[in-house]
Order: sequence, then C-alpha cells, then structure tokens
Amino acid sequence: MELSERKLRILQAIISDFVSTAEPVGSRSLSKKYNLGISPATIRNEMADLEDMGLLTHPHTSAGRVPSEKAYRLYVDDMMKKSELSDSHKEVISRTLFDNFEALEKTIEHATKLLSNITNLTAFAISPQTNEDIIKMINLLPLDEDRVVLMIVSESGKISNTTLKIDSGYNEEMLGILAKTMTYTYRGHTLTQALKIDIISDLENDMDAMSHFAHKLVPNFMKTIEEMLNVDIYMDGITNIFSIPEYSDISKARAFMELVNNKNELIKTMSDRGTGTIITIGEENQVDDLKDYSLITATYKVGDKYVGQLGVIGPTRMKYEEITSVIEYLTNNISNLYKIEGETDGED
Amino acid sequence: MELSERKLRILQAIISDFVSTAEPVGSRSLSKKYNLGISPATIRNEMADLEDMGLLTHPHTSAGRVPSEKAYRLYVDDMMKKSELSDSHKEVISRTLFDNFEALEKTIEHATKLLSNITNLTAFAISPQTNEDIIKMINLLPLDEDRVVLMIVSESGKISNTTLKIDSGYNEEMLGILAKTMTYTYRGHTLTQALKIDIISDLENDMDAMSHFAHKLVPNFMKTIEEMLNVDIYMDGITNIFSIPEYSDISKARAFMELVNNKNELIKTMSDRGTGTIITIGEENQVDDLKDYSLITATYKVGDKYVGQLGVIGPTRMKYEEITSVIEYLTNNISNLYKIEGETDGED
DNA sequence: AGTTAGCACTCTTTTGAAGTGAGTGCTAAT
DNA sequence: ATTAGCACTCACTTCAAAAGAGTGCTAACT
Repeated sequence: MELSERKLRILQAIISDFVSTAEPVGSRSLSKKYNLGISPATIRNEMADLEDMGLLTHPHTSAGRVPSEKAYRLYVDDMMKKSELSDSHKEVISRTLFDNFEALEKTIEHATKLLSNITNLTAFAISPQTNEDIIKMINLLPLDEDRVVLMIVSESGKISNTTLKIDSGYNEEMLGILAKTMTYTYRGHTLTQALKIDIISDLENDMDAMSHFAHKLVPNFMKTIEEMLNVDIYMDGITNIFSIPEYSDISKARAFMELVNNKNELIKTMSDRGTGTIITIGEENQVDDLKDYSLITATYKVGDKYVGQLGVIGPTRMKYEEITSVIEYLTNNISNLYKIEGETDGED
Repeated sequence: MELSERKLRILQAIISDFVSTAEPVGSRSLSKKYNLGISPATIRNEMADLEDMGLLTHPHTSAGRVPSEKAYRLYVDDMMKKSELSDSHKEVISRTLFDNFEALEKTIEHATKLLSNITNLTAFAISPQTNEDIIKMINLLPLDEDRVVLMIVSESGKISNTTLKIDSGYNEEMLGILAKTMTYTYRGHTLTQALKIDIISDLENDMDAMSHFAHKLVPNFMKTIEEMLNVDIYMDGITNIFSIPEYSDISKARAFMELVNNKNELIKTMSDRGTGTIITIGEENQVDDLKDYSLITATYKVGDKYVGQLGVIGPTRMKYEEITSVIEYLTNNISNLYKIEGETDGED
C-alpha cells in the first residue's frame, strides 16, 4: 500500500492531536477538529490502512488511534518542517546566555535550565570530552612542611589540583626541577596520551633523592588526569515529568527518576552520540532502559576542538519539531559564544 | 491526666507498629500482636486517654490510631533507648569508609550512599562551612600571552583557580610581585575577612603599570573567594521514597522531588542547624516546605575547626532510633578519619 | 474501681451491576 | 470512492450493597 497525500494529512493530524492531548484520536473528533473535508467513515478507512502499514496502533477495539514509533520516525524524517522559534523565545535565550556569559559550566547550566523551561521536559547537557585537550603546564607548589600542591593546566584552560602529603619532607628546589621535568615530558601531549607515558623510571634515575616523592606523585598525577577526562552532566526540569500524563503512574515516575539518577549511564549514552542533531525514538535507543523514551540532542562546540551535547528526554510523544528548534537555537548560541579559543573563563 | 507506665507501653507499641506498617493501629490487632496482658477494650480506653492528651490521632471514626507529632517528640526525647547498630552494619560502614579514604568529598559521598542504603530513605550531607578557613597562599601563574591563572590555597587544603584573560599583556616579574603583595595582605585572614579587605587602592598606588590588571584581578579574586565559601550538598537515595506508602500519591512524590531539587534552600536549612544530633519533626521545622517531613542530622568534624552535616529526610513516620544510630556511627567514623588536621587529601 | 465482653454504630474499601460514551468495523446506499 | 447507518466493543463512571476494621458505650465481672 502506498502513502497517499491524504493518508499523510490524516497521519499528521493524528500525530499533532495526540502529541498535545495524550489521548487516542478518534475518527469523529478528528474530522470535527481538523478541516479534512472527508467524513469520519472515510477517515476510519484510511486509519485502518495506516494501521495495516504499522503507523498507528490501537490500545483496544473501541479506542481511538495512537501513532506508532514508526509514525514518529516518518514524521521526524519526512513530514516535519523546520519551525522557526518564536521571537520571544529567541530573545530570552540570546539574552540569558549573553548576559550571563562567564564560565562554560555556568553557560551550560543556563542553557539546560532554559531548555527545560521552554520544553517542559527534562533537559540535560554534558560538558565536552577532553580527550584531545593538551597539557600545557605542570606545577608543584609548596604548601607547608609536609604538603605540596600538584597543579595541571590544559590548553583549553582546565585546571586541576591535588594536595599531596609528603611524609619524608622535600625541598623547594627539587620541587622546581621535578615540575620542570614533568612539564617537559608531558607538555604538548593530550590527556589521553599522558596516561600512557611512563615517567616513573626517568624520575627514579634522574633523582634518587626524590624517588620516594616520585612514587607518591605519579599515581596522583594519573588520577588527576583521569579526573580531568571526566565528563560532567547537567540536568534540569526533572520534576516536569510529574505534569506529563504518561508519568502519572507512580511506577513510571519511579522508573524515570531511577533512569535520570543513573548519571554514569546517561553520560555514557550521551558521549556515544554523534555530532549534530540526533533524534532517537523509543526502541531505536540502544540502551534498554531508554527504550520507553525519546531523546533529542544536538552538539555545541567550544573552540574548534571540543564538542558537548545538549538535549531533552521524555516520552515518545513529544513535540519533535519545536523541541528540535529550541535545542538547535541553544547549541548554536553556545557555539557562537565559545567560538574563539581562549575566550573560556574560570574553571575549577 | 498523667502518663501511666501502661499508657507509655501502649503508646510505644502503637508507634512501633505504625512506623513499620504505615497503617493506623487498632486496639484488637494491637492486643493480638503485642503481649500487653490487657484486653482490646482496656486498650481502647487508654487510647482514648492518649488521644485526649494529644498523643494520638484518628483519621476517621472507624479507623485505628496514628501517633501525633507530639508523640514522636515524646518518643524521641524520653522513650527511645540508644540502640546499638548491628555488627554487620558497623562493619560495612567502617570498611567502606576506611577502604575508600581519600578526598573528603569522596568520603562524604560514600557516607551519604551508605546512609540511604541502610535507612531506605533519602540521605544528604553538606560539606563543612569554610568561613573560618584561612588563606594560605595566593599565586599568579602565567599560562600564555594573554592568560594568567589566579590560584588561592587555604589552610584546610582547599584550592581554587580562575583563568584571567589579560587583554593588555603582562610580564612575569610583575605577576610575581603582585602575587607576593596579595599573599602578604591576605595570608592569615579568614575567607570571610578577605572579602572585606580593600586591596585595590594599595595595588593602584604601588604599581601604576599594573593598575589595569589589578582592576581585572580583584573582582575575580573576590568571586573566587566567594566560591570557596560555597557549601556543597550531596544526596543519595532519592528514589527510595517511591517505596514509601506516604509518597505513593503522585502529588506527594512531586512535592518531595521539588523539595530535594531546591538545593539552595536545603543547604541553607542544613547550614543553620546546630551541632550534634538534631531531630526535627514535622511542624517543628522552620521552613514551610519541610513541615510535612522529619529530619535527622548529625555533625561530623574535619580537623578541629570544620563541621559538616549528614542526615536523612523522610516522612514523620520513621525509625528514629535506628536511623539516629546509623547517622551517629557514620559521623563518628568520618570525624575519626579526619581527626588530624592535614590528613586531608585531594580537592579540586 | 479497674477490667472486659458485648453490641450498636461508623466509615472506608471492595465488589458488582448497570449505564454511558467514544470509538470501531462492516454493509449498503449514494 | 465516499458516506450514512448500525451493531458491537470496551473503558469508565455511578451507585448500591456488603465486608471489614475499628470505635465508644454500657453493663457485667473480678
């Protein structure tokens, strides 16, 4: 069977109606609400066809029709036109982001909050992956007799510190030499590369006196680098789901809460997503726990190297068109703000 | 009317029963379950008295009795005996905390997770307030031609950095002088005091050449100090509430979620709590949003100066005795781990 | 005088039957 | 090809009845 122009119009009407009401759509109410120029009976015939094609489903015999995931996919791929965001939304977004332009993490926080407010869904974002970030400087600073601060600074401006407790004492000169040696070894390498470089034998040979210190230092250095590689997750509007009929069932609400509380899993899923706008609907999601939900994400860029994700999660019934516009407008704005490398500010 | 020994025993039984079942307790089932040696009718009489005294309430005529908040208060103050924590719990706690002893924040995270797991409630903790923390070192490190890292280290080992973008260029020598001047001015002062010291005029006079830099530096310095003063909040077991009958109503669950998502309010409430174990029951809570809940918190110490809070939040119907034991055992363990000043490790 | 058995009464919860309404699918007429 | 008409389905609402857990009171008992 082939999808006639009319079938598409009907499907579109059903999707649009169901997306905003969450109620199965009947032929009669459809013909009343939308000016399709055909009788309910005709619509019924068409609906039956659409159901045969797997685009509609039927909760039970005497209920209206509900779009299937396949229908949403069709809608997203072929039927959805890029909708322009309303001027008022555009203005709020641009203004909020611009006025609060300081550290990247604050910007992401604001963007996530805006996204959840506008969409009434749960929004989240992840900070850019820093695998490619390059080590710029390693410092060892004396704190007191038995404490030394290890500081690592990366090209992108990320800074990380650890306080080391040195039982055996140290002297400042050696600290300087050690820091220089390390900077010399690691500078210019990416964080991921740094994890693979074995410096401990060099240090041992070079300075016997400091060998005890080196053995304490190197694992801490590695741990700190690993921390710098961590991706942060931001989330907002979690309680929005309580206004969505799909989650008025407490067990559904619970499942959702458990899902979004599992940050590590979410970070993993997000990190694996590709560049650009990506919509995954229900079963299309690889992760089992996500097969009940739809995700829309888009990527923002920081400088020309670092890419993060911003998106929403919600029931498969969502306003794909509008939401996509909002997310894309937001990510474009962020990317613009952080276009020039080095504009990055504050980070701890 | 005076609280006879028998009334107390009955009240105790009702509390114990209601706390574990969440169902109003009737005279018949009470006499069957607990060996009180008196008939349901007698229990009924006593119950009526307890109700007159405001210790029990009655959802409706033909329902059993429910302890009032006043009853819980009486229980907590006079009836509750310190229960020893089970050896297995003790062991899990000690082992988990000891084996994962590294940075304070990790320890708090672990403690919060343990607490929520053992109590099946939502646990939270706040990091110690650092008002009294003393500035130890201020550093300015060259990053590249137009970026400088401002680094502040405190006595307790807290480190905070900000990257400053310097449009007008700088030279390293001046950076050193500037850092020395600032360290000289601020070292030994608490973070709160630092906020009140006006250094900008000094800097302007001392070094005209750097006045532009100073104007950029000082506000960033202040902002960084303020960040160091921020208290962090940790939370775990939020989804536990979905297993509690009190929250099987979606609107109750929502209210709870909104409450715990309001981190700032929670931090404020927690910070204002006193030292030691504190139990607040329902209406006793100052904050309106908390008047439906009970809170049990205890303080842990880091070194001899810094005090943080660990606690749970849940319905007024909770196992006050057991929970108190767990929290106190946890806070004691943390305090022991961080007894010796300087044992603190890693912090970013 | 304190305790208890007995009983009427209350109120929620469960159960089931009847009715309602939105919807479908099929058939026959247009 | 379209549509009016109609029988049929099924969830949801409404209502009444019954069940169940509990109370409060009274009168008898120890």
